[in-house]
Amino acid sequence: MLDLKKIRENPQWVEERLASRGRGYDLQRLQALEHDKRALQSETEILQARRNAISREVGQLKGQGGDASALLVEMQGLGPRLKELEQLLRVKEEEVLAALSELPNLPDETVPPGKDEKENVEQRRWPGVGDPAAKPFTALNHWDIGERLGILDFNAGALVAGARFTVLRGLGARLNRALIQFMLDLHSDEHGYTEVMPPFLVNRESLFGTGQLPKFEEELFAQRDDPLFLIPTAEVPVTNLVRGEIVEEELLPMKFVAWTSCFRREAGAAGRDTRGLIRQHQFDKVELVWITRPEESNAALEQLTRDAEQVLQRLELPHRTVALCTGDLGFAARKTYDLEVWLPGQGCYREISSCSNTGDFQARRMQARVRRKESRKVELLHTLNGSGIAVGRTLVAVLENYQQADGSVVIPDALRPYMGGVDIIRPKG
RNA sequence: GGAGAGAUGACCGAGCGGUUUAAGGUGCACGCCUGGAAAGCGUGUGUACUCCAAAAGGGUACCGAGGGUUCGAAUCCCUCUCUCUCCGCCA
Repeated sequence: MLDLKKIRENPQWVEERLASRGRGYDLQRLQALEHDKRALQSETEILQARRNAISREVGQLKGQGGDASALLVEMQGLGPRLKELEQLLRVKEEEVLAALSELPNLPDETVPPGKDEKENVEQRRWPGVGDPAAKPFTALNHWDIGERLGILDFNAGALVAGARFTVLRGLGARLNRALIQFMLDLHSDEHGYTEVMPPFLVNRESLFGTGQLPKFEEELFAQRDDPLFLIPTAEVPVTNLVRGEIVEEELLPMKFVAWTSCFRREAGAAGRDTRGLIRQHQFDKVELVWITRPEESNAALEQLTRDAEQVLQRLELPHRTVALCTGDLGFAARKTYDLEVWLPGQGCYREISSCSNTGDFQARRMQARVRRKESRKVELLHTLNGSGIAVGRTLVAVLENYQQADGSVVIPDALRPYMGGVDIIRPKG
């Protein structure tokens, strides 16, 4: 959520920053609503002040056995009007909040301008320049590899749930679990994150806090009997750990790592990535969340991104890091780096992690603040999140990058401690 | 799921219709005292919005959330949420 004061003081600047996202946002209506709201507020408060004064006097008079009838008459004239104003003010406040909640975050000054993903700017590549060399055989897609090995069963997923669900079998399930454990251990043991195991179902308040509601409800799986939603990412429950809190400055930064399954309806993605594990309704993800002081969030984004890259480097998976351009930024993000992993079967890079600094955008929605050590003043803190990394897509990357000419898949060294002695997955028979 | 108890400021805790502009205590900050410290004494101590060009200084709201009764609600009524205890069920 944006700062209303900033919008009031410098609407043109805010409008320009928003416009850089590629579509215009009209602040006129919001400003008119807010203007009306403040007028109503002034009027209401004057009457409330009078009401309070009268009540006080009535109390005193009655205490002394005096006659308060004149005051009661005045109150009768004032009461209905005040009730009406309070109601109008409440409605107007809700309208202002609703309009404000629809606006996305302002892109950071350092975000490259551009209208879509084609204008994202590559930051670096690993292990070096250029695309990885082609394999000396025809590289298969992961779904072919997985089905031949008997570890990915798309038909079974469709049978028990539906399209975009998959059953992992045998060493496929084991490999998925190995990836989760490897990532959690790396971030908690070596990168200083605190592991968190949050609920997979969250309430509306949490989804509002991180920005999924009210705008993106159609992307969420709702429950029929309870006002709860399956999480689309661990960012929601983990970031909301500080919702409504005033955190002492010395407790920051907080760094959390969480494995969760994630659930997305993919409502707008019909026809895209219909085969394979790339786009599923349910997938596992290890998420990194930072809660920081305002002045350290920019540096935190760089570190968080490096922490995520480290996963790919330990797995020796070729990848690159791109800075999203203004037109490709997500709703809550002020700045985002995407990690893209090389997929030999498709001959291209695919997103496997997205690391964002949301600045105070989510903090304002959550009312999450920091109390400064010196001044004792409170101000909004900053929140960041990033995949560290998407497990399903990492499984895809391992299968495609570690496939051999005979159809087998070698287990990356970093995962072997988690694979119970298995170092290669071979086709059956 | 059933029955009961509860939710008050950073924390503990009183208040149960108008001297509450939320008692008292703890903590914290500052000052006095001291060679220094403790103790003692004194002063201060939330958040949001808003008025004022700003500061100073006002106003309003907030006692789990939302409604209601009343001239007036932390206090009475209704609904909901959460916590605790007991019972039932259950991985």
